[in-house]
Amino acid sequence: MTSWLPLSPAERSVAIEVLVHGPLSRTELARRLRLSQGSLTRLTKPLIESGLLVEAAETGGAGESRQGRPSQPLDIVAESRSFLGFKITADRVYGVVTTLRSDVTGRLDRPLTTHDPDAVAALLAEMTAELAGRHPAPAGIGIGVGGRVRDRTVVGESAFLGWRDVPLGTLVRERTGLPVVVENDVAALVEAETWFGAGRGLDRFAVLTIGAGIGYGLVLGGSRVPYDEEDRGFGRHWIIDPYGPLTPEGARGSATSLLSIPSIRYQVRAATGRDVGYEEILAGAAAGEPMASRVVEEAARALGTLVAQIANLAMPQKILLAGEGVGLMDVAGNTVRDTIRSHRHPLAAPVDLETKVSDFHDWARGAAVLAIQVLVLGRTGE
Amino acid sequence: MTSWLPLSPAERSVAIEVLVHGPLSRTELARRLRLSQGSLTRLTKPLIESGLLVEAAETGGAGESRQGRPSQPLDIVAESRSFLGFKITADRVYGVVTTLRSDVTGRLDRPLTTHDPDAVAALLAEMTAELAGRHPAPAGIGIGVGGRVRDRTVVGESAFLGWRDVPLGTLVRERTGLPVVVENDVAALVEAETWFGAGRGLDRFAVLTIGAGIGYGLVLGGSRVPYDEEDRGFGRHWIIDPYGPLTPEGARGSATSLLSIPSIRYQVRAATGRDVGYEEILAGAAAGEPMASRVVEEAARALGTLVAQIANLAMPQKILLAGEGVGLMDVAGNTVRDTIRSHRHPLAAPVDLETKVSDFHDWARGAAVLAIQVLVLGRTGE
DNA sequence: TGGGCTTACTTTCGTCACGGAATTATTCAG
DNA sequence: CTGAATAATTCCGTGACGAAAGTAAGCCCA
Repeated sequence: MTSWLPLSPAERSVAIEVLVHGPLSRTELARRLRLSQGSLTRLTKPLIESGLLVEAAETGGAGESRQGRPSQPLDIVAESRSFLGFKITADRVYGVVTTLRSDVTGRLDRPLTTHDPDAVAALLAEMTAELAGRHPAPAGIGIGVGGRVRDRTVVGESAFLGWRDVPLGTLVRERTGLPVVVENDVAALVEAETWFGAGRGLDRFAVLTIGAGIGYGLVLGGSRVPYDEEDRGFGRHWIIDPYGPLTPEGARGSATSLLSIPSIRYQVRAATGRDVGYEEILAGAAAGEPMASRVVEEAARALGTLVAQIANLAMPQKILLAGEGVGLMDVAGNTVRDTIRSHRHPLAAPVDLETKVSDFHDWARGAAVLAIQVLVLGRTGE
Repeated sequence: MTSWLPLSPAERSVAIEVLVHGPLSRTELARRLRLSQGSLTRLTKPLIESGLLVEAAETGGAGESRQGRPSQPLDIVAESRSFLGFKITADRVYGVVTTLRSDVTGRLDRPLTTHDPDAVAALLAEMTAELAGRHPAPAGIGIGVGGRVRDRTVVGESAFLGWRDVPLGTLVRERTGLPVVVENDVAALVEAETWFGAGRGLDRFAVLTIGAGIGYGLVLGGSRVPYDEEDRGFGRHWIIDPYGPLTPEGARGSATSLLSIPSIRYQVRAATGRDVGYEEILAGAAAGEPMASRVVEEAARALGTLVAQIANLAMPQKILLAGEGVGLMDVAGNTVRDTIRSHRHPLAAPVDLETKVSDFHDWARGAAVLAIQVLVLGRTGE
C-alpha cells in the first residue's frame, strides 16, 4: 500500500502545502517552507512534470497586480485522481467520491442488512463499482468504522457491528483491486478537518462530535494524538455531573448520557411517554416547552463544561463541534458559552469554538481524506 | 544569549541524546538517531574534542561483555560546566548549583524582604556570587517565577510579586555578567521533568503540581505546549465540583479551593477554629479525625477527578504529581485511584501516575534545566 | 597459542540537497 | 523606452549523509 508517487520528504511537504493551502507561488512556498527560491524551482519541476501540480492559469484577477514580474501560482490538479470514502453505520453504508482536494463529486448510500464481514465487503465493492462507473479512475478507498482499527486495515473490535479482528482492508482490496485504508471514523473526521476543514494550518486542534455517541480527537503539532484504547466508548464514562441523568447509554451523568442524541430522546421519552425526534425536541426547547427545555439546557451546560475542560487541559487553539447533534448550539448556544466562561480563567483567551453540522456523508468524506493522505502523499500515519 | 557551542542540529541531537539517556555507544546512537555509523564518528569527533563528551572509561562491568569488539560508550562531561537555578517565592529565594546532567551539587536559600525588582536582582547576584565561589565557572543562570514570562527574559505579570513588565533577565545579567534565562516556574519544572525526570523519553506527558496553587503543564511530541495565558491562576477557575467548598483562593469547588495547601488549611480552620499545618492535617486524616478526614477525602476525590480528566482529554502516557502537597497521595491514594477509575473507560489502560514530592530547591533545579537547554544546546524554545 | 569469528568503530568516496549569487523573465512607472 | 521591482531559473560551492571497505579489539575453539 505504498503511494504511487515516490516523493522525497521535501517534495511531499511542497505537495501538502499546495494541497492544503490552495494555489501558492514558488516564492510564497519558499517563504512558508523556509527554503531558498532555487530549491523551490528544483522541487516543483518533477511535481509539475508528473502532473500532480500545474501552473494555475489565473494570475489572480486584474486588480491585485503589483509591480514586477507576476508570480506564477502552482496548484494541485485536484481532478487528476478521485478517491472513495465510506462510512459504515449499523444499518446503512454511506459513500462519497472526492477529488484530491477532498471536494465531494458524488455520493451514494445503501442499506446494510447484515453485519457479516464478507457481505459488508461485497456491498462496499458493489458501491465502489457503481461510484467508479460515474467518475474517473479512483486511486484508493478510505473506510471509516466506529470501533478500534489496527494498522489501518484490521477492525480490531467494533461493538455495533459485532466484529472482532476483521481484516476489512484486505477483504475490500481483494474485491476491488484498489488500495484500501481503514480507520476509526472519528479519527478520519479529525484528520479531514485538520487538513481541509476547521483545523487547517493549526498546530493544536480538538474535535468533539455529538451524535449517536460522543467522539473526541486531539491534534497536536499538526498530527493526531493516537487513541490507544478509549475510542468511541469514552464518553460513556466521562462523568460531567455525578447527579446527572441515568440513561441506558452510559454511566450516570456521563457525557453520553447528557449529550448523545439517543440519550436526550430517552430522557424526554421517560418523562413524557412520547417518543420524539431530536430535532423536534430542540424545536420544543426553543419554543419554551418545559420538559424539552430542561433536558436541552442540561445538555447545553454539559457541553459547555466539556468544552471548557478540553480548552483548559488540552489547550487547543480551536475546538470544532461536529456530528449530527450540534443543532444544540443553535438552540442553547448562549448557555453553552456562559458555561464555558464560568469554567475558565477570566483573563484566558475566549475559546475559539466552531460548529459544523455533519451528516454521514461528511464522515465518509473524512475516510476519503485518510486515503488521500496515505496513498498520494505516503503518510504512513502514526 | 546564544549558546557558547555552535552545534549543528545533528550534533545537538547527539548531545541531547547522550545528556538525557546516559552513556551510549556510537552504534547505539546511530540506531536511535537513525544515522549511519560513519555519521556518528563524524558527529562525535568535534564533540569529544571540545570536551563536551568523553569516552567513558568503564565498558560496563565484566559480566555483560559480548562477543566482538566492545563498544565504547560516550558520556557527557557533566561536571565540565555548572549551572545556577533560582526559584523566587513571596518571602524567600531558593538557589541550586547543578551539573550539566542537572545533578544538584549545592544549594542555598535566602529570605526575600522586598519585592523591589532591583533589590531582587541584587539578591540574586549576591547568591550567584556565593554559589559561584564554591563551584567551578557557572555557565548560566535560570530563574523560575510564578507568573507570566515573555521572551525568557521579561516577567510580564506576577501577582504575588506585584510585578508588571520587569526585565528581570537583563537586570540579573547586568549584575552577574552571566547569561540568564527567565521562565514561568511551572514551565521550568515541566521541562526539567521532561528531560531528566519522570517524563524522560516520553512523547506525551503531563505534570500537575499541588502547592500554594495548582499548576499544570503538558508536553506533546517532546516539547511543552505553550501556556499562552492561563498560567498560575488557572486552577482557580477550574471547577471540579460546583457544590464544593468556597475558599478565599478560588471559585467555589475549583481545583485550587479543593486541593491547594492554603485552601485545605482554610477549610480545617473554618471548621475547627484551629490553625493547623498541612502535614498535621494529613496525619489527622490518616488517624481518622473526622474533620481532617472529610476535607482530605474530598481533596482526594477532586484530585482523582482532575487526573482522570487530564488522562481522558490530553491523553498523556504518564502524569506526574509534583509539588509540596503531594503527601495527599500517601494518605488518600486509594481514594484518588478509585476516583480515577470511575471516571475512565473500564477497558482504558490504567493511568500511569507518578508522585514526586518536590521542595523549592527542586523548583530551582527546574529553572537550571532551562538554562542548560537554552545555553548549552541552543534550544531557542517555543 | 593462534586463527577465525563477531562486533565496534573509522576512513573513503560518491551523491545529493541546499543556499547564495548571478542571470533571465516579466511587469509597472515614469 | 528606460529603469525599478519582483519572480523564477541557472550555476556552483558546500556540507551532510550513506554505502562499503577497512581497521581495531575482543571472544571462541581447536
